[in-house]
Amino acid sequence: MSTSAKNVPAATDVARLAGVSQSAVSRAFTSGASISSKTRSKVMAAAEELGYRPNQLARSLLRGRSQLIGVVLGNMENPFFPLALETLSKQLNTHGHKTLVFTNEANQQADTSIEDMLNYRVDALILMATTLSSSLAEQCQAAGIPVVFVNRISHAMCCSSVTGDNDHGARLIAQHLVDAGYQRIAFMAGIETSSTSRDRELAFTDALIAMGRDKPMRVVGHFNRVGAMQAMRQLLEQAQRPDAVFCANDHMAMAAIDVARYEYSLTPGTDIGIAGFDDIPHAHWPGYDITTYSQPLDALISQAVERVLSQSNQYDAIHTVVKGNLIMRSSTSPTQ
Amino acid sequence: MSTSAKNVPAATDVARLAGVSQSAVSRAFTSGASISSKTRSKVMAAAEELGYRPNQLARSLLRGRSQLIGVVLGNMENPFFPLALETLSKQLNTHGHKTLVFTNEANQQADTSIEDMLNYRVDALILMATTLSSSLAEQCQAAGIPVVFVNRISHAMCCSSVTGDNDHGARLIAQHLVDAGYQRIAFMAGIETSSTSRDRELAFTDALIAMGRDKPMRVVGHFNRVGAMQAMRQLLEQAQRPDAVFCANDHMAMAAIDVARYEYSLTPGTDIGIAGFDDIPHAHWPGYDITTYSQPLDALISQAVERVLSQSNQYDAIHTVVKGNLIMRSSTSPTQ
DNA sequence: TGCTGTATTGCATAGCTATGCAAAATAGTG
DNA sequence: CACTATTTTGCATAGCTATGCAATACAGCA
Repeated sequence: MSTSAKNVPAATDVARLAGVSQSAVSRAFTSGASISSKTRSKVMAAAEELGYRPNQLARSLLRGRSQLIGVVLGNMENPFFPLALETLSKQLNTHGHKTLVFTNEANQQADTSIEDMLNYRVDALILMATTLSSSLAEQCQAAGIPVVFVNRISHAMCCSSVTGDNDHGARLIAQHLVDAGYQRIAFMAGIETSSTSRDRELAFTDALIAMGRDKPMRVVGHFNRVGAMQAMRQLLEQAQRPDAVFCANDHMAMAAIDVARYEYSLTPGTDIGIAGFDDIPHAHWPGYDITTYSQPLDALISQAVERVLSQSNQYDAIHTVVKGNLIMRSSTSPTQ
Repeated sequence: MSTSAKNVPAATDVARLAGVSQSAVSRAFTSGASISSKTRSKVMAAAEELGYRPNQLARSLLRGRSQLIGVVLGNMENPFFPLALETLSKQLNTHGHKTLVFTNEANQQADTSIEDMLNYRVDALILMATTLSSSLAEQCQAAGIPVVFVNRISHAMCCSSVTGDNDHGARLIAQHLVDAGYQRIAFMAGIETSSTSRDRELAFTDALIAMGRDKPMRVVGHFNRVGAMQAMRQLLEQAQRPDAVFCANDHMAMAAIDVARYEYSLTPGTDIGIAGFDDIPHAHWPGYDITTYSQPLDALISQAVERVLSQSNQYDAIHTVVKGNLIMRSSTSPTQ
């Protein structure tokens, strides 16, 4: 009883039923093709009757464009990425593209997964929180497949990227923490090899030094919750405990706040200042209320989509920086 | 300079360079095909040199199997779904399948997005937090495409489903709340049309009544944070304020806790008991620590994957229920 | 060496649709 | 109505790979 149906009708079946040629069927489903409305409706009726739907695989094969966009994501634990995927998928959809998704181990090279995607002849690649070997990057370039990194800058120079304003944001945070009167300021890095974490750290450190402060104490949270909690404990066990921490993203800042509050009975803001980066929705949940620098998701994603879908200048590596805003909240108000 | 490269080599190019036929190239890339190791290595060398990779679109077209699985997700705001996607994508990958993803508006019919996916000849559909018109479900059945709902039961009877044990879980929660001594127990529904919410509500209500309680006060949180916050306020504004709430999932329970604690200065557990469902990682964050009934993600997903990839019995609608556990935490300890 | 049995190989075709080109049909004009 | 300009249609082919089948090469054995 479980015999495979295999009833999937093809264009020729529809053609036969409608009494037209296969070409007519094809044209009926191609907007802008040269076909009379009369035959189109004949075709549509027959198609409806048979349950025909054009085979996108054949179409893609012939056209050389699959309308598929490969997306590689890292850690789904950080809400930033699911939300990014959601808006990305929606935006691609309005442009008539589908999303072929692959979730990678955080910060792993995405090579093997990307090779698979290339086999499907994806029209472009959007990479978040992953790395790409330069050899594969060259292959993409050779094949004419645009690659754009989001929230990450590639080492392979041929790839474009769209990021938030890590430099400016980190400097504003530094300034803000100093203005607020914090004295011993620390930094919690994410994944050390990621440009995201490094850029924020460099700018943050630089700004502090420029204001006459010492180089901040430094700890590594690996962009995940467990790592950030450990890192925070490490900070709070210091003899000279810091009185403020800039975490390289909000997700780690949340973990830091939980450790400070529930393991060390410190009140965020007054006892210890904690800042993040991204402005994910959770950052203004009442239990966290994190000072942060925003990465506007819609803008970030639409830039990436634009870059990927615009045919021109595919081979120029364009690094787009989307500005955000410093958002001051109670996690860094010592006077309150 | 931005002329499209179009250098993508095909099997015939490799064949020419290697001095073999195109069939040989095909066989070299097909595991288990009849080919001598000598020619295979010749082919591989030539392929390497040209940067050839087999065109999965052509392969899929010919084989009638695309190795693509369509996945439709709802609200990415609830961490349950991103995590589910992550494990799903990984599991599919180990089985040699790719994930074609679509994020839908919560609880919308996924018809249009699914039609697009059908055009790509997905081998199967996995639907989370969406609905499917019965006509489209029939089409899928006719085309031999297995459809399985995860965390949701379809109205169209022909589709399989994998869910947590909503009935048992809700009953255990009811029992637990009564045992803990709560008196005025309320229920926060999710999306009213979803089977998930309804099943939990029915069992919960039934269990309470069986224990001689009144039918619980009822409020609707729509499975999202804003909705849940409003619903919680509504509850707490009652003259006869409830002293315990069972929220249809953890995501809403978190919102409920925030409202109780930060807007009404109530201590969860002692002043008001709050329970959830799912046991998402956040449920044991120290700021929440939610009593809940677990939905084991790995088990849930591997059941779904198995159902979808097993060729046999595609047309029997099998409803799999994965058991979880009641997990008691401080959000429902009135004595503490 | 000569035979048979097996492992490899190439040929030709199928799978489904889009599109250039020429033929046919239609519309437009006097 | 005759004739041209335009639209619509069908034919044939291309796009890339997998696979049945027949042909070839190879190995094994006496």
